[in-house]
Amino acid sequence: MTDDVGGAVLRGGPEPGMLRSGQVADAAGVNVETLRYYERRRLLPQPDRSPGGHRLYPTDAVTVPRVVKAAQRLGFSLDEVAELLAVGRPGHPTPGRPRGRTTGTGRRGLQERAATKLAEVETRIADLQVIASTLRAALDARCDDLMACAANETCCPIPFSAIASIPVGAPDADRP
Amino acid sequence: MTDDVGGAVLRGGPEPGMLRSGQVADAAGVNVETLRYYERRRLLPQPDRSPGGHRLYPTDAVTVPRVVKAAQRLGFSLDEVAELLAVGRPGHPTPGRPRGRTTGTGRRGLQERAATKLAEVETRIADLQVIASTLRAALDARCDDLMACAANETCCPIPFSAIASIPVGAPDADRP
DNA sequence: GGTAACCCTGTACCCGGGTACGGGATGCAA
DNA sequence: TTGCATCCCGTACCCGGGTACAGGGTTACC
Repeated sequence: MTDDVGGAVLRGGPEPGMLRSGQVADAAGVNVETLRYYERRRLLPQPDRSPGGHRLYPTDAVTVPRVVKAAQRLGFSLDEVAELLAVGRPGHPTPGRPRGRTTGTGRRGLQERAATKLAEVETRIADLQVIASTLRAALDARCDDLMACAANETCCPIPFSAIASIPVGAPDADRP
Repeated sequence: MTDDVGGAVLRGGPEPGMLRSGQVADAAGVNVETLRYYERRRLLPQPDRSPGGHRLYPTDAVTVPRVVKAAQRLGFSLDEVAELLAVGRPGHPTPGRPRGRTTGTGRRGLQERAATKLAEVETRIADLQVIASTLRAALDARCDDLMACAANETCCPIPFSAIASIPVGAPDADRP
């Protein structure tokens, strides 16, 4: 089992053309801890190490955390991003996180995943549009008391049944 | 200090016209544990108790968890819902949760809060529309490998800078 | 060679919105 | 009166995406 994901140990002076974790973190706009966290989740490959055990990254390593952040902003979870990155990598079929449940969506290409995500995003937009118009209706009705309003169903502008299928959650949910 | 939020203890037979927690939960479509959770967070007033300590709710108590769920779907957090409910209640100025930080938005009416939320929802819709068109661009470009794509910035359809301001998070984030 | 700045590891904690569980007490009907 | 369903309370745990901290070791620069 040459599970050769680990980085080599380099020896010599102040490694030219190599970056230390803080530099990568700064360049990518993330925390050093976050880099380690990504490494634990196999988003980032294990970098080489200095003789003293410090991580040393090639200069293009900054691309990974940047891509991760971009993909997150496009709506992908870190698990999904890990799969997206694995798609493009030669050997490893799946990153094989230590103890994770499978998400069920294995082995699909970037195209297919993007299409799926696009559909999810469009669904969410539609939901939010229903929410927005409901809020506008509540504003128009000059409703002042939620409970009083909800009590007499005949006049309440909140369409309880119409919004029943909308997932619970803030519109700008889990901003870090 | 007549901090009279606590429910009375009733005595007698199988209380007519009163509901037990399981019945309220079923009628509202939530878990019994969730009702207790809402009570802890002062979303639900403390109900009366049977001589043995079981909660007994008036029949209209089901409205509260239903309204809470509806408000959540409209994008309000439980803290915000607590404030919304407090607005309509006579005595208590704020629900005064035990050890919570203040959200900063104190003492505003339903109208104003709805308007704020509407603006948030509209912002989120706009963000998701940018995301959707980015995903469409990635599909159009028939991009197959995230890393390869991101590496040569000149052709990559992902507008890193354009999406940089979008909050990180799944489109359908924190569905329970 | 001094020393400040960085980096290492592991573990615990944060957020919101609940769920799950253990061990006992009640309610209600047959 | 017995049996079973329901309920009580407190506490711990779940999820995702990190952050914070303690207690050391290493590097870079002067």
